[in-house]
Amino acid sequence: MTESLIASIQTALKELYNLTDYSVELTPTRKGIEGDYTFTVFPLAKILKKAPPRIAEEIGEYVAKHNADIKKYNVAGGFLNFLLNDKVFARFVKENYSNDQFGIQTEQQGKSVMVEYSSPNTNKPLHLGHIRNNLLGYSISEIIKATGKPVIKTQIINDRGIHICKSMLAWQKFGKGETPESTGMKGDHLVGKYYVEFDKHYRKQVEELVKAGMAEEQAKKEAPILKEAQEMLRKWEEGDPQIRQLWEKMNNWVLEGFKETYQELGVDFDVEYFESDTYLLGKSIVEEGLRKGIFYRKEDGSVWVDLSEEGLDEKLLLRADGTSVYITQDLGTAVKRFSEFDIDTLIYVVGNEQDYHFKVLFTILKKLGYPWAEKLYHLSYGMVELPDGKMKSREGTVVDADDLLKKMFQTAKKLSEELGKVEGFSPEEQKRIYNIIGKAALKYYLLKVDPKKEILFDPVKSIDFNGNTGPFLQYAYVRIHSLIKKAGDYNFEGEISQLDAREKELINSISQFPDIVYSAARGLNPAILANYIYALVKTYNSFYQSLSVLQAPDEKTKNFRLALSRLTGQVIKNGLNLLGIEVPEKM
RNA sequence: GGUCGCGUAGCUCAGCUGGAUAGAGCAUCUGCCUUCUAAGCAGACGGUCGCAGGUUCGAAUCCUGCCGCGAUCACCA
Repeated sequence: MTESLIASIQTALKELYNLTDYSVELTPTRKGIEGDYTFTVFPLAKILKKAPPRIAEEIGEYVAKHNADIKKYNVAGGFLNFLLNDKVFARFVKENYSNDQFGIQTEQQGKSVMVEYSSPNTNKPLHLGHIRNNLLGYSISEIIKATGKPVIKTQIINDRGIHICKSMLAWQKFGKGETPESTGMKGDHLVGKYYVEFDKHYRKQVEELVKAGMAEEQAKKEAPILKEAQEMLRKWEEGDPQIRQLWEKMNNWVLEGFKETYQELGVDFDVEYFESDTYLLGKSIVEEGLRKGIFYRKEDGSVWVDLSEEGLDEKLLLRADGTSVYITQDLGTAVKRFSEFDIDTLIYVVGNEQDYHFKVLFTILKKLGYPWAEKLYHLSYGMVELPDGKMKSREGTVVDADDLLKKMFQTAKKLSEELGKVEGFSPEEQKRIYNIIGKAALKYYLLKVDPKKEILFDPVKSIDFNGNTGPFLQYAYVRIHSLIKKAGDYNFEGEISQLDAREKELINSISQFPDIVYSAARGLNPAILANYIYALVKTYNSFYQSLSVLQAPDEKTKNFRLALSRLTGQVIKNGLNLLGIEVPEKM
């Protein structure tokens, strides 16, 4: 909506001062001052060596004279405030209100952006931390798509390693042949149960060894059950058929469980990688680095890279026995992805505990000379913590993803019933609505916070449904939907007698939506979008409360308000969809 | 100890690449449903933007130092 104003100011700068390359930025005019947009001229004072009010006056006069959109202007110090003609607002509404895709690029072109998220271990069910990861990953993917770039969503499933063997071993020893079918448990939960079981036995054994006089340090290494797990891992790597079979069976249980949870969460993936397929991949990269002299071999045969010039440490890349470590695998996977897909950038959605790891990874890839190494990003997010500290799956202090989703559904149900919102709806309809609302509460709760920040989650207090929440936003949409339905046919031709300040404020807010999507994408930050939608809804509610739509003073105003409402609803819906949040038609 | 991140109202958080008088929600209190869905609206209360300097016409925002909290510095992933 501001393009024409910006262009006029630019022309003014050129005509009046012969200034060409000045980037003009507008801010919304401060409340209580007459105007819609403000141009700040302080920076020009230095360039032009003139007093700010003088400059503001000159530009204001020029723009007002040449741009028919400007109703008036005023100068306050170095601030030049423009008041737009009402018809500019009306025109904006007219041009956009019937566009269902307002603010969204529906067609993608160019090279893809790959987003890696979730990447769970297959030894326990998903928890609240994974939910944050999943929502961030899914949401940022959708946001990037909305800016017109194709996105490939991916995950790497950590399906091998000692932690996997632990649950396998415990199941083998204590499981008595239990299966998801025989117990009615979700596969990931069943396997998780044995992961915890392993730890119980392990700790008991350590304790016993310590009692028998062994140093704790040593006991932790010598516990028989751990030795057994290590032996199992060795056999796995050898390809022992029995172990492999058990591994496949249990992994499939877990993966089935994950599938359900992902579906519940509404997230998906285009390509999946398994660590068991990729864990050896990095070795040739390491060879290459050795040849180029970027890496070096120690006497024991292990391979290292020295990153002290980059302000980092020395880092091991390959063990003395030739086996690969975590980062080896990541090196290989990155190279593989760039060779398999025509991707421009790769974004890793991983917790901030791995900040250092990714810094090292990116630095190594740059040193190796991969041109795309400059285009790797780590969307680092803070941990979800409980009032008494971190979640520990082994200690049973995790907030389980499936449990939490069920709980959200129950809360939505309870509240809806209390408020009498769902009377007369069919049971299926009711269920659908509880589902949509409960998930919105959870998703918005996690996404409205800046990803960098830690989230404190108190399981005792339930997630709110009032105030700055997902259901609040949905509610605004539902009321709009209901209005439109009641109104029936209407048509807005762009004519309107006079606008209320609240209407103008609303239109201003709506017009920012496309830019907001871009800045959320640029900043890899869905919270920008979430907070924007909230602000928009606040503005709309205020409008809705004080100005009647269906009882508007005249037909033109009514049609205008309907169009404006519809456009607002569209922004709410499109915006929430980018956060992975659905909107119901009624609630 | 080194590195990175965070510190804004009692609590949970906004405040975009510096702009005019720092904003929401929750909690507490006051009003508003015979008019479009009250999961709402209007208002009151609540702040030394961790502290100290610096840059600037202008700093919550940028820079430096300090304090506090967290993460990380594994032949774990």
